[in-house]
Amino acid sequence: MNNLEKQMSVLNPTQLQAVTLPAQSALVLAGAGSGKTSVLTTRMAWLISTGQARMPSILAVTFTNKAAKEMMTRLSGLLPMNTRGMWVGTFHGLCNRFLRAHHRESNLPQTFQILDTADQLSAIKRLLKGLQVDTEKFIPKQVQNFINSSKEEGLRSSDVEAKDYFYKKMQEIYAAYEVQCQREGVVDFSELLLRAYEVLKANEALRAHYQARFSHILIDEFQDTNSLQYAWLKLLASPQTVMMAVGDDDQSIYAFRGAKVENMRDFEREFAQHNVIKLEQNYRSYGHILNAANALIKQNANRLGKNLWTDRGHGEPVRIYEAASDYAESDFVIEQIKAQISEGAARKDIAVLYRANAQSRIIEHALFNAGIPYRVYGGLRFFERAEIKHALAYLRLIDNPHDDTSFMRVVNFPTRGIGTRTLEQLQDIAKALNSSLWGAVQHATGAGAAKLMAFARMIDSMRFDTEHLPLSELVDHVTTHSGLMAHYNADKEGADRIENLNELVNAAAAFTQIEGHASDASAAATAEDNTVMSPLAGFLSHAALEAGDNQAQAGQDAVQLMTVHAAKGLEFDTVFVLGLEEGLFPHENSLSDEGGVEEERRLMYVAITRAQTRLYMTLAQQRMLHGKTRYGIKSRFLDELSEDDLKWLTPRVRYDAWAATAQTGEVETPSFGSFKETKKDTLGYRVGQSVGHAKFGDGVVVKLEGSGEDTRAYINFGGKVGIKCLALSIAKLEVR
DNA sequence: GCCCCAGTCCTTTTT
DNA sequence: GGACTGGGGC
Repeated sequence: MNNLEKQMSVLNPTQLQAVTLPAQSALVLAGAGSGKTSVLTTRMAWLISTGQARMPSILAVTFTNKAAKEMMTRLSGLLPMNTRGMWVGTFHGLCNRFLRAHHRESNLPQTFQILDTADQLSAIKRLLKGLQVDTEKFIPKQVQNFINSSKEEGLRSSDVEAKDYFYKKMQEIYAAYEVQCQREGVVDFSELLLRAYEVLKANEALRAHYQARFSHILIDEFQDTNSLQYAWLKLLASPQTVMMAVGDDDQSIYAFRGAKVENMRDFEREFAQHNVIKLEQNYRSYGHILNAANALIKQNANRLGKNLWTDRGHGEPVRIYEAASDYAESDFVIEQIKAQISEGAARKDIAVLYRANAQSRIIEHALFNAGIPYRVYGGLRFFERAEIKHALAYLRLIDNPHDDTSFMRVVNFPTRGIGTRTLEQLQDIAKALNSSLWGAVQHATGAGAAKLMAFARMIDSMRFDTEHLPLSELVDHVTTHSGLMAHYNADKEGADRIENLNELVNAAAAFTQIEGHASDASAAATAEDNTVMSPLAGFLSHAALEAGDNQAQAGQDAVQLMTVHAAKGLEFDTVFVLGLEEGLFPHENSLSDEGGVEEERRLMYVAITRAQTRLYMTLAQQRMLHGKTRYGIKSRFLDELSEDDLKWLTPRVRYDAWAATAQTGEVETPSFGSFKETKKDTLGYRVGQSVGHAKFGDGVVVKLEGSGEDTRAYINFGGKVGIKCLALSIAKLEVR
């Protein structure tokens, strides 16, 4: 038996159905832990080995480089051939490749540079300054959002509706931004997609060519696609193309960045009316965990509908712990982690998940004090570090000197006496000549002109001197001759940065070795794919499109700390989910968004389904947030879990549950010592809780009287107002 | 050009 | 509470 046959023999009937589906488009609803990636990769291998598709005629799209790599790795394990010829990659990676190959049709210089989010923001700031826009009113970040979300809807500045003055101005800025990018030969992330879409749409011959080429298109994590991505996929598909979209609407947690779950419904209608395959058997978690997840997600309306099951048995109940404070919460977690480790659990199999990054600090602190190694995901990634971005800016100027963002970044770094005034003058000249800053240098006059010329000569000579050097030597040459190395050498705290610059040289060497003459994972072997992209251009694309690992000390046996978002797609033996409080999870900012709570619920669903064996969910009655103490109420999501699958480790929450039923007189009131006094239903309010009142301002509940609709609260609003007694069913209080 | 201080913000994030 | 930014002073 070969590897593919082996793999196919372990699939369940539904998985096998998806893998061996005849030439028809299908939507695969793949629940958490249901073997989604296996299905996708086995399908591709099966298509090829049965001769139903040739490698170059398969297109497989993912969202992250990690997923693309994983797919390629698994595929190579299944097929004994070189999988180079396939188009497997991220949306952005594939569009980049497409635009390089068709740069003329795309009206782009072949050496166009890719702006990452930070580059884009600084380009926008520079633009706003030049346009003399009031940045108090038109906040750069907002402008960036506006531009990106417009592009993700497929809208150019001319397509944007200018309802009022504000949008009219936004439209103007967007238009100026388009001109600026075009002049500089730079492209932001959403532009990669939009431009590829537009070129394909406008150019019939090109479209026909690609449609004829791709007989099969497979899309991973389809619930995360935005409108533009789906539109792009549709352009690539001819009526004969076999599409397979794999996704899970219950795990759609990126609506905030433009993802449209609705695409799944549309896809079903447009391509897969008769082929919706549900993968519902979960191979990851025990029964109680899965039941809890199912009970929670059932609260969402508008689901495509799916129920996970397992044959692994119930396992352990989900443990809930209500701590007095955020400190007590982390103490509890540490205690449990210690116990698990002493029972032989590996640290790397334990994950601590939270809604917001700010929550990590306190738990990190506790882990540190306990001497438990841990690893935090998120934060600065390799290619985002300042010194790396500086080095890349020099490299980009070698490739395309009209990239003003890069120019501005390093024209005076390390400092070479080119001050603000000189640069302002240069910007004026550039504006007058409608040229890039680089183009304006030779027209510069005054005190700084000579220094600017020297800078330009330096870039030119770096380009000349490195012309025939291999990539890693080129990078090495630039880090030295730019003065970056010397600069950081002189800095007593520059050692890390020097190390990173050296690491960049290594990364360049590794890039050359792995990629050969081709580029990223989306590389392809046919003639049209062998774009004449220089190794430098390839490396720069790679740096922009794959910012590198954002996890410190990989491979080490350490407890894993990350946001729930970051945990998507991962699994751990033991999972702690922290901060199950209203306002935190669900996050208060999500409550006002349409569909916000449902997305938060899906996020909680993702959190729960990460756990294989043990799941803890914790909350704190009191938590420090934004430098203020907040008194939280337990999250509504806890109430939505099925009680039979839970085990309350703290009396107070169970006590609340009983208090509600105690009113009906069905349950004997248990005694829990000091908790006795607060057993009444007080509409969810508690002594010590922070509230807000429209007239009286911020206050704290100091005493509660009555119960149910008759609950009255004495609230201390401080200052002149003092203590007020308010009927809680009448007073409009804002819970903080 | 650099440093310090005050003011601001604060959900999630990949490309 | 803390990280980051921008402005002002030296």
